[in-house]
Amino acid sequence: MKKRILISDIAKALGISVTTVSFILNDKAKEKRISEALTKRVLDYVKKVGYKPNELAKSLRTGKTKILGLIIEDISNPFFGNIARLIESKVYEQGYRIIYCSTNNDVEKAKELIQMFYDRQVDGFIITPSDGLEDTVKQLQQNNIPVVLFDRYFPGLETDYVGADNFQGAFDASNHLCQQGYRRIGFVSLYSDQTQMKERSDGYMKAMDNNKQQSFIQKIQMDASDEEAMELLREFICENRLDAVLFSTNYLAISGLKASKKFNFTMPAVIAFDDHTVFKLVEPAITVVSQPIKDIAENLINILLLRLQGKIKATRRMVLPCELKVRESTKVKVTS
Amino acid sequence: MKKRILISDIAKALGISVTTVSFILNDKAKEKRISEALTKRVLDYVKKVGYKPNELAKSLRTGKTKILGLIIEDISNPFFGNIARLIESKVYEQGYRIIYCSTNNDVEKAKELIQMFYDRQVDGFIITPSDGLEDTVKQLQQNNIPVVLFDRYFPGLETDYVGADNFQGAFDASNHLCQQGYRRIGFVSLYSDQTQMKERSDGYMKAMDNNKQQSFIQKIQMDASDEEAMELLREFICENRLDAVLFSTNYLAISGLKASKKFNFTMPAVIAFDDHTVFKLVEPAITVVSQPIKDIAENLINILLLRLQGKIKATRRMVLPCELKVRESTKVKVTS
DNA sequence: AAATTGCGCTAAAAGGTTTTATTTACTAAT
DNA sequence: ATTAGTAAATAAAACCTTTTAGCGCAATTT
Repeated sequence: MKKRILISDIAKALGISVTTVSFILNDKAKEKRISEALTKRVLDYVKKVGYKPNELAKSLRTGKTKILGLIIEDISNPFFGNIARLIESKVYEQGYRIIYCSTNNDVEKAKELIQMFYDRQVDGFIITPSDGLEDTVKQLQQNNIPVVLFDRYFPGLETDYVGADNFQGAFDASNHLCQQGYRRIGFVSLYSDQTQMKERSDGYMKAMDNNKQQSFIQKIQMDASDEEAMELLREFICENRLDAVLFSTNYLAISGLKASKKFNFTMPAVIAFDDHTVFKLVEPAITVVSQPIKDIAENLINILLLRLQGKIKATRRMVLPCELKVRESTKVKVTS
Repeated sequence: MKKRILISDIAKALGISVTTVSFILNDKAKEKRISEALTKRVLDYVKKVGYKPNELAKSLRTGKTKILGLIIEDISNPFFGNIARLIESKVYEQGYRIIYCSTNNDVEKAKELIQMFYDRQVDGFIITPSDGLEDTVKQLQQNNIPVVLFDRYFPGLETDYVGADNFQGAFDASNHLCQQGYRRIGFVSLYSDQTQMKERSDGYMKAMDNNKQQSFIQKIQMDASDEEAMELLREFICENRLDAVLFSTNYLAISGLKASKKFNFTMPAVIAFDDHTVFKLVEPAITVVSQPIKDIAENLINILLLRLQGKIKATRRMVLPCELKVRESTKVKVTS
């Protein structure tokens, strides 16, 4: 267990002051008019002995930790998992690290986590806010901590935000179903005030209206068990004799598939929001509204990094287009 | 943006020394013989003003960050994602945070990440080591940093480890296939020296030997694209006219399913290592060797926490039993 | 009476950086 | 000969804790 080498060790070894070494290591040699000769000497020596500054001390002094907090709904959901992975590798290149936690849509947990991260002085946040988190986010902003929301936002709060065009996505999907000739088209959503759900719901309704179709809407409790969800879905689909269903999330669609398997009813045409491996492999493969995951991740961190550098002042709301990936589940045209 | 309150503010407000406050806050009031009256006064005041110590300063002084590094193969794989989620919530209760990164089985990236985390002075590591990471792990140990490996280990290195009984799992699965009457049973694995792969392979071979069956083994490059894997698998399954296949990972099995769909051949009986939502929904549902995810997560952090507290000295290797979850894919008995 | 012990608390050092304010030694200008 | 200016480097403060070593006093022991 060899002792860590310190900046003072370097100064001593080279017979110069700690300040000088610090300036050089922080690329302020020019600005502080350190001679090139000395600069080189220091740099060479530092490389030779493999000195790495103590990040804690650095953070304590500068107030910056170079750590970003990622608060997401559920890391084990591939949609969020993929975004997390992309974000992680992007910020990594910029010298930032992320520290993350899942909220599972529990406000209290989310609040606690944010407080925790704040106490640990993360430099900024990326958050998928659960219902009721508005005040907490506002507080962060008041404390000048950069926050970028994603997947959903608070209509009454000026925040940076990146998300998909949920309305358009749901609208296109619903329209597609109408065009394929389906007539009894259901929509499955959650009891939640989150904006993405509202937008998807609005998109569906608008399409139904435009096509002069009746709407069938079933909402599920966010904390419902898989069993409860399955039972509700069976009833919703069978009792209403639906010939198509738009699910507002991938896991709701998966519950639907499980239900059809368990209760042994044939699934009508299905479209799901957010892709998932399951949907490509199931028979028939399921049409999805796919969010531009890569774009979302990139924009999230671009905005956050600009904020951190103080390069933007106005809030940015980015809405990125979804793509309808048509697969077998909606290809069969129903002739009425 | 109100100023953060410091321990010195508290001391000043109460007219006592910083030291006293610190002792009280760190539960050393008894030990340091601070009077109960004063202790209570301080505690009350601290609660009233909502003081939270600066974790950075604390860490700088104590050398402990209360942060654990989690180095996993791929956060977007549900197997790892689930373990990560469980670990995260477990350590959270103990006042630890985790900071994680995916390696995607890239040794260089893994080394870099570990170095990075080490520089940031994480208190300990949980690592799924990629091939070639042995020396790095050894160095951590030499620097007295607790490390617990999982999913795989290095035979030549004494380390704490938690993993599943891969041999038994593969053996049981293979035996099951034999008992169901299958005669041309293939095994799909990776070109990798990782122990879990070796053990699964050994389990399969042993079962084939015991049942006097021929072995068919196909390995895939770890960095192979989905397309390459699918092509190889088609060939392997079709050319050898296999009537059953044991896949050594969930994503290999998924590639197999994709291949059968793309190239339109009927999949033989299938068993996959590690469960996945896909396997429950596909037709027929796929039998899996399921690892005890919860047990694994719990043991990982138990061991790590004990290490951190210096409560154990001998290395621990925990091998937990797998469970064969029989589903439709292997239920049909083939009469030869 | 002198020495020791126990009590309740604290001053100051330590942890390792960055940054502000200053010094020193020159050269150029008045 | 004095002043002004500049280049190159530095001492010391600051960031906020924890922890070591010790102080002053009263009670107890020798």
